[in-house]
Amino acid sequence: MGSDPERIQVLLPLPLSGPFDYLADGDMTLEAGDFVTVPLGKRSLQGVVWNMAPEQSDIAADKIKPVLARRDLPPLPRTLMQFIDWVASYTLSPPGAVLKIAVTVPRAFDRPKEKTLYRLSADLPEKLPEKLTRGRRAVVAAAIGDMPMELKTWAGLAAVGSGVVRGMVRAGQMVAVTVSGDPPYPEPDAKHAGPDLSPEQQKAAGHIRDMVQARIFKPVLLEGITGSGKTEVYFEAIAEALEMPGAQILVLVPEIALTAQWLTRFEQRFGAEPVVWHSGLTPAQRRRAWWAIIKGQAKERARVVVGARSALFLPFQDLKLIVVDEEHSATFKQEEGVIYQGRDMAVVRAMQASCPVILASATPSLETILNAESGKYDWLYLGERHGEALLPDMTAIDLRHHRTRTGTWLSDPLREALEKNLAQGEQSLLYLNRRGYAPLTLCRSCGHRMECPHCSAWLVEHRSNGRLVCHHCGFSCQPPRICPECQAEDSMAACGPGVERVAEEMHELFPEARIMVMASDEISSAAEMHAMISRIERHEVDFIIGTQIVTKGYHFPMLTLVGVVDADLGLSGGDPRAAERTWQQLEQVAGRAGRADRPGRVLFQTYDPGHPVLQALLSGDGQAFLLEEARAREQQMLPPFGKLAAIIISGRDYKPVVKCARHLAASAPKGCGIIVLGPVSAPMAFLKGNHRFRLLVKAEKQVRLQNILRDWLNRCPHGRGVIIQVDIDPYSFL
DNA sequence: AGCACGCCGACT
DNA sequence: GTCGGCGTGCTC
Repeated sequence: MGSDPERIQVLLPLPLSGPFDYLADGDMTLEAGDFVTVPLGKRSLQGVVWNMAPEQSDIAADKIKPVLARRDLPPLPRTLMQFIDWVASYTLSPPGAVLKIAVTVPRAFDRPKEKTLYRLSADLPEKLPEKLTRGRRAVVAAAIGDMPMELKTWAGLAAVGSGVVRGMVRAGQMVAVTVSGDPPYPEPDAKHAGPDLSPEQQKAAGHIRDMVQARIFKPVLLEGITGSGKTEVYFEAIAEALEMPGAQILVLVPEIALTAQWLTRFEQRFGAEPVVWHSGLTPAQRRRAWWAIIKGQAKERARVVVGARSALFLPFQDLKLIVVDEEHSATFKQEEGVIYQGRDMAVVRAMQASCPVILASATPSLETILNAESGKYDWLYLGERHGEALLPDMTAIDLRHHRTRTGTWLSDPLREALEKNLAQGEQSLLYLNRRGYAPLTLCRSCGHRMECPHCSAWLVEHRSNGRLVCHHCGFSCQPPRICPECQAEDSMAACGPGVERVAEEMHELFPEARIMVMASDEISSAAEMHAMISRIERHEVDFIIGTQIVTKGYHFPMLTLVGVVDADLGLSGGDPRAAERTWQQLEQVAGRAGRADRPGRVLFQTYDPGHPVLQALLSGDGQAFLLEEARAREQQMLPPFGKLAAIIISGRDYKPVVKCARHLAASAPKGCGIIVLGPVSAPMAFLKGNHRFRLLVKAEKQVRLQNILRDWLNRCPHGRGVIIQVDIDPYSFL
């Protein structure tokens, strides 16, 4: 026993440049993926064996410490290790920082607590019944098959004291069974409730069922107008994968807290809820889910996981299908730490797992449309609204002709439509993607604007809590009575509307109506969201005034009118992606109107009805609009026609940040096919107390952009107090 | 990410 | 004379 210790490499969940070398004792049997405890400085940390036979290492032998112990955990699946390496290399992040996303599962390393359950002894029936006391007979009668149960459960079911059960254990009439404290998740059943699909849906479902069956990597765009039943169609792909023993399915959704309706539909179709994964889980819930997903035995394994983008890093053993729902959603983009686009990484994960990936949306992103058009992705289109519903009738209200009175935001045509809808006993939605009461507080006598001391952003007034709030860093303060600039008294005025202010106007217009504001400020939990949705479904609300949160795929049968308070919001600026995003949002909101058998109406208040986004909405030809956008991007060599990266240089002090940004720009590599633009101040020039500058790097498609950036940034070690971040495929081009 | 080392202000 | 502030730098 005991051969020479060998040198291995361990990746720690820290932003270090790479894995560290350790010595593994010969009789500690280790393999890549194993969890180990290793010393680091004065600490001891959990890491993952990344490489059993490092080809080279320039670390002095006397520095290398031994591995302390191997943890008794299932090894990290190879596919996940490969994915972590890929993401690190693509995003230019330290691999340890990516590993951290995968293993930051508080207490995941603890084995689930063990529980003692009891079942009736196997030879008990022969001793029955006379020999048992009345209490003991009650216990026997309480048995549910031979399912082991907790002591308390037995006592409760039999209506006896727990002493009776204990006595039976002592007498050998019951036996103890030790089980893991985390019960396996109930398994969704592919055949629980058969689908009820239209011919159009059936055709699409058949196609993706075949793809799952074929077990090859293939992205497919599932495009379907609101109400066309995309979810039911991809449920069929999930059903197909569920038929394969132990196969796992990942469904990525934009915001997991808001999908109560989705979970209900899933349960109705498959008879069990999926495993949910998001940042709001308790440590115990995380541990249970993580262990169920990594389980080796196919029978006990978690089968369907629905989660936010970080669910991509869960330790799946046998991924057979990935679904990205609402694939166009901006929330798939992680903007802090390791910066990545969850939708794109899902495609990579699927490629590595050799399984299909379904991208579903009513308003697909331009990138996805182009991939579908070029044949790289399969393209399924659902154009019929399920169940008689008609497409809503869309109209623009030109605010230049229908001016609103000062301090009000709803034009006469919109007011009349709301009034009529209320009189008919139907529900209306007013959409304004602006939280709070007023986006700007201004001094009437000197023009001073209330700005965040840590960010270049206005403070938003929230009347619900009586404060001015920064939506970027969370700073808040009392609204001042005296102007901080000119000391004028009572001169501060609220400018512009947020949802709270529109609600105020609605209360004045319709004092009798039942009005609900839906914004993230009013909703702190999934349960609260659920309660609000139920109130709407039960028709306890006449008017809903909401931000983006209302666009998330809920359907309300009595909702027949949607008023967009400011359709121009987000169109100014000139960021090509802003127009695309606005179109997607408004198209989604418009889809809320007129489901079931009631025709819907959508009214857009705008100062620019000729804008391509408005024209696309009114004509219903989103395709043409997107293709026009694509042409503009092609001309400028922007993604997906070329590659783009942003380098963000930030820091507390302005001077070293600017200096570093200029130095970087000046030392940009030449003649390797990249164009460097900037430095210019970043979209948020001052954020959370940091000054930010940005360089944009453009390259042709075939250029190995990451390699060039890596070499370049390594040549330019950043000065003290300056942080350099790389954003591959930045979301905003400005 | 921690935890050290290290070099300058208010306390016994 | 010490306690302690958090700035920079290393950890296999």
